[in-house]
Amino acid sequence: MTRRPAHRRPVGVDQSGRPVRPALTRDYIIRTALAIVDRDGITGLSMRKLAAEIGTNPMAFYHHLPNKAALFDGVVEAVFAEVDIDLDAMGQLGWRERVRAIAHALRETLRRHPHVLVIIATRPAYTGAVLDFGDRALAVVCESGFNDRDALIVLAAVREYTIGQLLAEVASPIGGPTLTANQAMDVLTAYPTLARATAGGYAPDDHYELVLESMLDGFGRRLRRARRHGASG
Amino acid sequence: MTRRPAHRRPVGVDQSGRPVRPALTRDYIIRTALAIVDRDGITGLSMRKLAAEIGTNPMAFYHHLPNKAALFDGVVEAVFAEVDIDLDAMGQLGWRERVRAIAHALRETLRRHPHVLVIIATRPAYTGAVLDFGDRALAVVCESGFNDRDALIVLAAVREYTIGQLLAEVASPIGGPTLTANQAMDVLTAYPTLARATAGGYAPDDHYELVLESMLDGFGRRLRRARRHGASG
DNA sequence: ACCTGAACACCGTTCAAGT
DNA sequence: ACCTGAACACCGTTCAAGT
Repeated sequence: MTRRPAHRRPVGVDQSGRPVRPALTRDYIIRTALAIVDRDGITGLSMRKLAAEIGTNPMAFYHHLPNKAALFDGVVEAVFAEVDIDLDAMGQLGWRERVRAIAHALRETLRRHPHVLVIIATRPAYTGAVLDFGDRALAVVCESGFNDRDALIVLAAVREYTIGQLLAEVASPIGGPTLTANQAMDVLTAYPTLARATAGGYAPDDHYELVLESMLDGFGRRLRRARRHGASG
Repeated sequence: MTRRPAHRRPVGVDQSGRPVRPALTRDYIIRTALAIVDRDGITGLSMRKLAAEIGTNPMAFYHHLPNKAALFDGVVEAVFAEVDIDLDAMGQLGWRERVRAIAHALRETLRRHPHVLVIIATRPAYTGAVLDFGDRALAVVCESGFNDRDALIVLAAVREYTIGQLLAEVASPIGGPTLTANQAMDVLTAYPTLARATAGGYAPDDHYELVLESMLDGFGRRLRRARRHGASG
């Protein structure tokens, strides 16, 4: 036990007392907050724990962010900044491939941050990276022959379904968990139809693909019908 | 100032000391909790505020519920108990009408409890009313010619999209709001495509109908194709 | 301009004590 | 069996004071 207890030397200072962490900036605060949420869930993020992790005083944050809500907005923005829509690769693709690529890019990013999902699902977050994503996705789909209104509806539907599906698949429950998965299985035996339907197991990725393709089928049919009647284009 | 200050006479007792509120039961606690969430949002619900509202000690709840997570589960259950699937009216309907009726029943109920949405979206809540809804919905769809697996996928998709859509439409942001709607409009001017597409206004009910019908189109097509090849039925 | 410590008004929950 | 009060270990944020 030659190692000193952690609280004897703050995280941000090395053995000779020199600061060892980046300057306290909005960006650094938010990146650390996202790391904490990814690791410990949403209840693991408090101004005080964040300060302990960084090695500073909780009050120092209020010179870079107005309040905790702004911290949440920053975390949402950091996640959306990771969504990778390759604009160059879109050149040869039709609307359907474009929407599919956007849907998958979004889902893969959100899937990497399951604990952030709740925040994303409920916070409008009109911040740079989020609007950037919306604007670029919209431009990409419009270029393939959709009008603004139809493109917005299709993209909103895809985003809403993707978030709803991921929430059901991987979200951490607000207010903490109750039943374990095993207990849930026991309860299921009282519901014959439900038990029978879920007996075959659960393949969320396959389900997502099937539903996404069905939605695209449906939109395509509607689009063709509208074009035949000259209402859209 | 003849009126006594409120704290001198507990809420649950009248002037002559007779109890004036229902007995403290799990059911009464949960109904009151739902009313508070509907009125004040999720942050308005604390064990202490709930106790003040009912006129009892916060600790009294722990004889009826293990913890706050169980209170949340109860609230979710209370909302699902309101979903009205009229089994008798289903007799004459095909699968498409049945799924549509279930979707609308679910959406109308959830829409009445916008602040509960986040909890519903993230808590599995394997409790009576929730599983009852799932089991009945599944039975209703299976009766119209779907196999278990397909019915489950279609209903899960409808539930997930419905929740995702409502979250975007009416949810209260986790962590508190930041921008007002007006500030958001100002920000939008920096994003030309997005600004153009959203200029026509936002009609969530119409969008929902359009997307739901498109999904049903897509599922129907897939179902017919599968039947033609004899894989489903 | 940036950081700090003390303080305020909250939380959920445990525990020992009451009836 | 059911309820209570005090206490513990937390919260976000304000405010006056420091550099």
